[in-house]
Amino acid sequence: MRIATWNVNSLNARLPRVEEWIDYARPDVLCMQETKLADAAFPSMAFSALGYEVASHGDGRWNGVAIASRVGLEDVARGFEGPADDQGARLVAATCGGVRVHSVYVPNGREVPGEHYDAKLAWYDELLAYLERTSKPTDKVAVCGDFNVAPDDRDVWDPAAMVGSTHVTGPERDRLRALEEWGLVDAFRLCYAQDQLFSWWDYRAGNFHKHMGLRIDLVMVSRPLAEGVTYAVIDRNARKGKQPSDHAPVLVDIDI
DNA sequence: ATGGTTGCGAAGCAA
Repeated sequence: MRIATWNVNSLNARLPRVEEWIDYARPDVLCMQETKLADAAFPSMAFSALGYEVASHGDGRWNGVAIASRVGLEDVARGFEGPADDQGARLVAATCGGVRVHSVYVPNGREVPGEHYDAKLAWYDELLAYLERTSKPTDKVAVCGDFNVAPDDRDVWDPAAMVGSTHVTGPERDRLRALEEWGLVDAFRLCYAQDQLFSWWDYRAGNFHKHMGLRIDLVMVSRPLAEGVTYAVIDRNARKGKQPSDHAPVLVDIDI
């Protein structure tokens, strides 16, 4: 199974790039974030034309997540049905080809300290509680998306410049580790150990061309899937050219 | 140097 995740930063603005990317990457499952579309406005026909079923969870202007699958799409669940849903439409789950897939858009956190930062940590806690009650680590589980945390300093363009900033603080990284302790594995790190491999670059100040980025888009998989990971890549080409998202898609191949 | 750019939506906010 080829599973991918991409923060598209508005599916309406990005649809031509997403269609182009699907056409050459041919993922079996594509998790998207920041669709910025209400479910009623989701371009389902565009995905249908490419052979994909879609499940979306969006309330319009901000946030919004979706899963596109060409290997089946069953038992769709939207949100936590809990307090963290107040932070927007940021979670959708579905069973695709025998894998319980989650597309997540973790809150940014903004300032440290701050109420949005605290809410981000609470969102992580609710994600862990959700996984604990809906899946088992011995199941085939994938949690894919924009985690808005760089797992360690290899994932940061200049760790010294970012000390104390959101995306790199201890409490945020502890939340990622708690997901790992539950049983998830950062699939990209099964394939690459080196630093300076990023998935997001600020639009501003030519950061992409200056290699000033972060790796915050992750495919986290349970051990039964981790054992089958054969390949991973961050497709930097999708960050180039006309009207790119500020994130690149992350793709993982898994023998199931 | 608290800069710079994009998306949404029509001014300012979020990222």
